[in-house]
Amino acid sequence: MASLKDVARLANVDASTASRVLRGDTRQAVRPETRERILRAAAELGYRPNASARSLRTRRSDTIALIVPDIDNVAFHAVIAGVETRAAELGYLVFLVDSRAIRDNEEDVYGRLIAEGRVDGLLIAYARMTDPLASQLQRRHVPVVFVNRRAEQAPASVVVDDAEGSAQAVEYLIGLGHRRIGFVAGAAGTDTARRREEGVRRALARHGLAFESRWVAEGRYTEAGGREAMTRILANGGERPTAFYVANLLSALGALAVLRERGLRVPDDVSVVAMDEHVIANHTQPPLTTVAMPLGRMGEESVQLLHRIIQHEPPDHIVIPDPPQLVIRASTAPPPTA
Amino acid sequence: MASLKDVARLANVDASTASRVLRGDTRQAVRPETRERILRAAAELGYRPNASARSLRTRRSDTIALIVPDIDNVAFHAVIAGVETRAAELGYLVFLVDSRAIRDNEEDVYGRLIAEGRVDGLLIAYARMTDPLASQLQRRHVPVVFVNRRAEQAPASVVVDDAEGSAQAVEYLIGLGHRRIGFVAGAAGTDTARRREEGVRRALARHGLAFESRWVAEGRYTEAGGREAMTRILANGGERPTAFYVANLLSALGALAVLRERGLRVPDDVSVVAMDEHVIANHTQPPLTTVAMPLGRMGEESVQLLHRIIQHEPPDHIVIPDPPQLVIRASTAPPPTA
DNA sequence: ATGAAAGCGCTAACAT
DNA sequence: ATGTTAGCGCTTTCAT
Repeated sequence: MASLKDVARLANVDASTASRVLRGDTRQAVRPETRERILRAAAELGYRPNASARSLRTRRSDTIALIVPDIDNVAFHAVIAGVETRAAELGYLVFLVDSRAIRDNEEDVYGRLIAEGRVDGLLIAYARMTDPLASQLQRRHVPVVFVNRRAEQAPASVVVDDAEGSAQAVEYLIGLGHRRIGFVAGAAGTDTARRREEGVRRALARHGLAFESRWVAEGRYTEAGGREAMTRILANGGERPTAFYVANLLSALGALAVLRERGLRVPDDVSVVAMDEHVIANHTQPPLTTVAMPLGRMGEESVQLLHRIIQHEPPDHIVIPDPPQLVIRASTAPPPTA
Repeated sequence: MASLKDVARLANVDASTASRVLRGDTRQAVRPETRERILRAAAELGYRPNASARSLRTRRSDTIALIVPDIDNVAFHAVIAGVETRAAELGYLVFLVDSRAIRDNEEDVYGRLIAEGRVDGLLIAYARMTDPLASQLQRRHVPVVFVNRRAEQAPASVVVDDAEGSAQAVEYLIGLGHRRIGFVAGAAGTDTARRREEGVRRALARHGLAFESRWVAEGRYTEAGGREAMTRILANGGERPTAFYVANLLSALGALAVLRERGLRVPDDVSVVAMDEHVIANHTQPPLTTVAMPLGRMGEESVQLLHRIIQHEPPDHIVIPDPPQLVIRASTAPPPTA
């Protein structure tokens, strides 16, 4: 594997000159002919700068890490794609870290990535990162952007308008004529869950409807959680909701399954709308009405912001302005005319 | 950020001594008391060795890359999880590279990973990697393991028994009484598609049934491909199959949708079984019978093998012995009694 | 049992 | 316009 020295020797120049040319450093002029010789030599030898050597010297790795809660959560695929795209444009490589892999040794993984100097910054889309860790990162002045999460201690974040998306979903149900609306919420204690609930409350309030706690249960953003939440709500006595907003696609799968098992027909007896759009919503029983959030864009902007922070520009809190899109399928209809 | 020098100074020893102790080098003895001092100093300073410096010196990065075709393909989630698990055990960090991100500049990504010395080896689960690239890797003696793919030029590979899994699926259909069995195949030219087709042929032959090409179409491992394949097969005249084996879960979603649109009831009119198990199979319309392959195990063994190759042990070709498991749901039944 | 010294490949300040 | 030099932080051989 050719080194800079090899290139310099072949081009009959000093290594420092070769370095300048190959990096495209324009602050010092180089004779065009010399330039040519160096470029030719590098091409001939298939030269690539050694990342460790460069990184040791410059203290930059041109690498960032993206910490996601769980690759199984299909909602993150769009985020991942957006991150990869913009990262490639900006010249970063991306470590994709599934937080399942680090549950039991968070410290260790962050240690390896940050303290060992492997990455220039962190994109954290992991809602449950422990607070001690968060503040530790801050103390070390590690460039960090929280993705899809506003945190008090976080210096920088990029989120979509979860409240607005949720409000739209509920407004749609109300528009269909529903008055008793159930809510399968997100994972307690997470920021997205809070904001989605806020949207639900806002939409209900706008139409003079109450937020009934017996029609609300936590779905934890998982399929099993969705099952449990729906089971719990149906077990509560009194009138049952004629429609549900489920704060996450995976949970909606579980919720639909429970409705089916109970013999409740969707959408004839009960309507369901879920947050997060994905192909599989076309194939559920019945096909599921969803809210599509601008997640790809969120991923892109996250990288962009992290890049700026790495360059010592000031941090920021960004809300992606693109409006949520309701994707109407077969799981929603007017309430049964009792 | 504390360096080795800082630790050495605090412990009153030379950096080389500190290095030996902290790496756990046993070839040279160290007085227990000295050892203690060094360990204490390192802990106090929160010392972590700089990865670039170490890597520059040792020419190892303790990092590997996993190239997957497409994160959207849920079948890969289990592979990814297996890889992450074993990699963590062996002390590797993992670059997860989605091949969509590199479609247009394959060379560049591999260049950055390999030629710049960022990774010690490659796990390639990307069926369509171009051959020039494959042989280039070989020429450079890059440690490579092909995952879920046997390739002629590949020096090492780990696969599951795709033929056996496919044969089991078809045997199951035959056992239910089906005689006309359609096949939505994988992506042409990929090794898995070849092996899955082989399994289909084997099972059919075993029962004296013919492999009818008018009942076969390529599903390309995508949802859209599944739709097209099913559409094409149904368009062919003559008797239509009473059951289908679909070589991939995503394609099965598309295939099911087409059947539904044509008014064909599953499983009453047509049975469907798909390769690849995933939660969403519980939620399709109807819930889908699948074949679960030992994909997590395949991921684990791939890392293990790559690790051995990095250590200069001989390469190998491994077939994961765990038998495929049929997961029977509601999409399969005996053929209609015409 | 410990230390001295060299060097991995690169960049950047400085000298010519 | 180009070269000299020093050093990033670590490992490893050799010397004591």
